[in-house]
Amino acid sequence: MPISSQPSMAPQLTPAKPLPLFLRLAELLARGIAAGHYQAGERLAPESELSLSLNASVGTVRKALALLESRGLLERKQGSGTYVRGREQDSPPSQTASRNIYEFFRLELESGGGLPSALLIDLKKVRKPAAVPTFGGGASPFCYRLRRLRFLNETPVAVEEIWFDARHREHLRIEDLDEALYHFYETELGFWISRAEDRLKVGRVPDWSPAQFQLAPGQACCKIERKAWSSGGTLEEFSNTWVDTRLAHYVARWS
Amino acid sequence: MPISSQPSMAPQLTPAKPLPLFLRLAELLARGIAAGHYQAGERLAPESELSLSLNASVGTVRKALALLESRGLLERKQGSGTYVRGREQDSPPSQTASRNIYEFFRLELESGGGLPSALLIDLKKVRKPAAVPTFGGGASPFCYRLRRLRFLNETPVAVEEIWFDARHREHLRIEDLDEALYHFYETELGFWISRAEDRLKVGRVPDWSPAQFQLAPGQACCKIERKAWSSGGTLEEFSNTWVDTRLAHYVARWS
DNA sequence: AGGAATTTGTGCGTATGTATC
DNA sequence: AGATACATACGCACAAATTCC
Repeated sequence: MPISSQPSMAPQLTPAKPLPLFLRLAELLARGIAAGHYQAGERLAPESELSLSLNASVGTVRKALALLESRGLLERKQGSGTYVRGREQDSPPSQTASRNIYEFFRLELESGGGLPSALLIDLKKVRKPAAVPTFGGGASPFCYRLRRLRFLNETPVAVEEIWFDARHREHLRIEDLDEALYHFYETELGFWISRAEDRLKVGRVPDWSPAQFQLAPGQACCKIERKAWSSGGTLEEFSNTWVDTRLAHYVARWS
Repeated sequence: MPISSQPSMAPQLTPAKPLPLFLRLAELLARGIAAGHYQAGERLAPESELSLSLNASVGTVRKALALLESRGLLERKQGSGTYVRGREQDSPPSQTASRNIYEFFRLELESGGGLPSALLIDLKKVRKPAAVPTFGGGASPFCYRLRRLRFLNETPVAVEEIWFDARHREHLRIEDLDEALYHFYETELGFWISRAEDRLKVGRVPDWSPAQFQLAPGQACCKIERKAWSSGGTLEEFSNTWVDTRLAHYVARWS
């Protein structure tokens, strides 16, 4: 650390040693694939175009593409192109033995774990909001909007708002619903959630939040936006969850 | 099948289409190793000599050698040479082949994806804070504290503070660090992160946050607390990340 | 059917960076 | 410090497979 003769000032930002170009390119493409910028089976731009758009030589682009092919992310066919490989391991129906009911419920108490449960605030059949992306294959113009208060071991930790397609049921009453919603989808509506994507933001507690929820409406809190797909690959559910992070946290474990 | 004008005669012997040169070279070397022409640990001739003796370009020789290295037959060390590997196969995850460098970096731009990079704000060797759980097996009472500004495609999206055990290095300078920290752990410190756990809360931007970070100190934002373990199961790293959720989000995908 | 255009595969040569000895 | 050897990167030429007209 150089000793500056100048008066102490804002910390100097030093660039770290960058990764090799071909690795950065591979990383960029891999993250684009994970983010869904490319559909499964879609063809990438040819090497020559990628070379121009990514500002690297064809050879370097080739090295990045070859790396991703060796990882199984891409498939390269001579004379044809480079294609994005789908996730071809879509598991068969979830036996209750094989998978946890609340496997996709990512909230935990500070102490870890906790048993999820829910109280129903509101159930309403509504026209699909335009803001939400294409839903359930677009079969029905309607969807159900569900509002719930969620608990972990009797303590209210979140409120949530869920939309799911109405094509599976013409009518739906509160009594029909199961506390474990994904289990309800599977046993009553005939599809099951096999994939979900959560985006976490800072949001504000909605005004319909009940008094039981310790965080007052308008308060800043952690907001989870979720999209959930059935095994067929169609988007089945969209939801927002507002979490009281004094009591529980979103937990993600990676390996 | 061309019709010959000559009288029918013995079937014409046509040379089969040869394999690509780099494959034939790999085969040649692999068979040489199997036949015991080379001892385990022995150094091969340098690329330039192989290029001459095998009558192929350096690039082609390189491709063959890289193939054999990926198969575990050879080990290539920059500045040293290419060595024949024995039967014992204690290979680290072979950074480039196995997984994404930034596999555990869960931030994405609103549009999805983006290439991660980092600027270094500060690096300091400190006593382990009591608040942090047992660290690196408790071998050293010290750890390094690293502060960085993180980017996705040139836009600053987060600041982070990272602690990792000092037992791997007595001294550490800024220049030693790699931009991809987990990659640095693997290549320089001799362990690799195989598991991580993130807890998401609402926090406030720390006061040491540089001006480049668009969110002012004290502002409410999404805070990520991470613990990361090495393959041996020891906690190696603890970090906090404060995200400007107007620009990027924590994204988790489940299946 | 055939031929042109496109796209990846193979191979060559070179220059420069970086680690090792 | 200098030489050696592998790593990265660029650019080009041609071959082979595919696609399209």
